[in-house]
Amino acid sequence: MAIADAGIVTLKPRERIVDTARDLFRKHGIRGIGVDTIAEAAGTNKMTLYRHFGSKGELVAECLRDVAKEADDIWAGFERDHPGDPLAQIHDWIRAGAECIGEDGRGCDLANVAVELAEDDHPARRVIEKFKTDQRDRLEKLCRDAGISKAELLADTLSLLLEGARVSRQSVGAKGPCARFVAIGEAVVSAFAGSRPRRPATRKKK
Amino acid sequence: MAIADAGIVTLKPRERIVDTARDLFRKHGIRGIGVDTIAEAAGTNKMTLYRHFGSKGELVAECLRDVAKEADDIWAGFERDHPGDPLAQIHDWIRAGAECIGEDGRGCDLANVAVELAEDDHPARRVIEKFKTDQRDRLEKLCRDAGISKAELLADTLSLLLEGARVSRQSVGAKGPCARFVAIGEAVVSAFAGSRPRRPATRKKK
DNA sequence: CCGTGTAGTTACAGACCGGTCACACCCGTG
DNA sequence: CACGGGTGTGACCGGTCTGTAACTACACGG
Repeated sequence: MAIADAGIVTLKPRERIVDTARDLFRKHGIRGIGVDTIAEAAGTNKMTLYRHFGSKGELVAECLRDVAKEADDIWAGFERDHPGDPLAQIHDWIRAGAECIGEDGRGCDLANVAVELAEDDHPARRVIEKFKTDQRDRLEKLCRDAGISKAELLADTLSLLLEGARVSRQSVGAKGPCARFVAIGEAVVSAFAGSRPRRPATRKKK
Repeated sequence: MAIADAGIVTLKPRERIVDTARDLFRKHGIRGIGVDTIAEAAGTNKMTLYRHFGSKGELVAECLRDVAKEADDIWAGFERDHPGDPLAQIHDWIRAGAECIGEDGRGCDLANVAVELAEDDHPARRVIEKFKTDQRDRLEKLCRDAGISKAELLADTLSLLLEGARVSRQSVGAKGPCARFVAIGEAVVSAFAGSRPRRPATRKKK
């Protein structure tokens, strides 16, 4: 875990494998790429890959955990940029979602794997379910902290909108309905929060 | 192999193949099932399959066209049940969407294939894009006919919500955000239509 | 020096894949 | 009866897949 040399230039095989696998899984899907290709692209070999991850499924799960960790960083950014202003953080969330949509053609790695892998005993499923539930719950907490009465409903609405936008992007492209994600999100939020007194920059007083 | 499961032996091989393929593709994904298994499950063989469909990709495309045809029937039902009442048809659409979500764990076949097949030259992609665009446009027309001013925005919103609900169902199950699809959809529609006089079809000249 | 752990290499197993081939068959029609 | 189109059969091709085994190379700390 704690590597003695903080500035290691050459990553260890394990990290190289996860990085490479994330990239290739994202591009080709789980079933669209083989472990041998991944290992080779990571500058190592299949044997080392299997020594670190017992199976391809475990590697997939590890990759998704890695993705989830990055999402945590994004959420930390919301809190850092607008501490104590949940409404502003919600708007940040919308903007961040739009950025994710615009990134590349592929949608959410977690959701993609959930769609691709029909088996319900896959090691990745636990990761996916936990991640998606966490995301929604964080959103709900944000809504409640913003003083929105129907916090759960708004959290569900925004969750579905983002999920839908990211998959719609893959079906009909960036010019489809996903292009209006920000406008829709903002409209929904203001519809829910509109009845409430709007305090943009001031600290929330309970 | 007992083919005569439900007396479908009367159907010609082509229809049996499409029916079976739709079922198995839906259950296991495109890459999760082989043409040989499909042919056998359809009570025929691989050679006959390839005589009707030049490739696995073409079979996938044909299956999706079949799905799209069924969707047409559902839309015809909206018009039949509430002729000249676009707002009621929108509510039908919401209810039909909820039924689709509740059907089984798997979401929209079209969207699933779009997610699973990263290649952009797959024969199914044309079908998917056309279908999804058509669905959205029909929805927009319904909204416009209902006298809703921001028809495109509502159509996009409802499209994203359904798409999101069906993929969310696959990630976190039926008790997740998708459970509130109807409530959310109704709320959104009434928010858009509420400001307008809700007199259907009297103004519209077609 | 030795012992140990990690990484690389080669080869292989066993299964499955999409797709093609030659050939036999059945059955309705002329 | 002959014919021809649609169908069934099994073998086969070349390739890819996950996962394992045996062995080697090397760095490290004692």
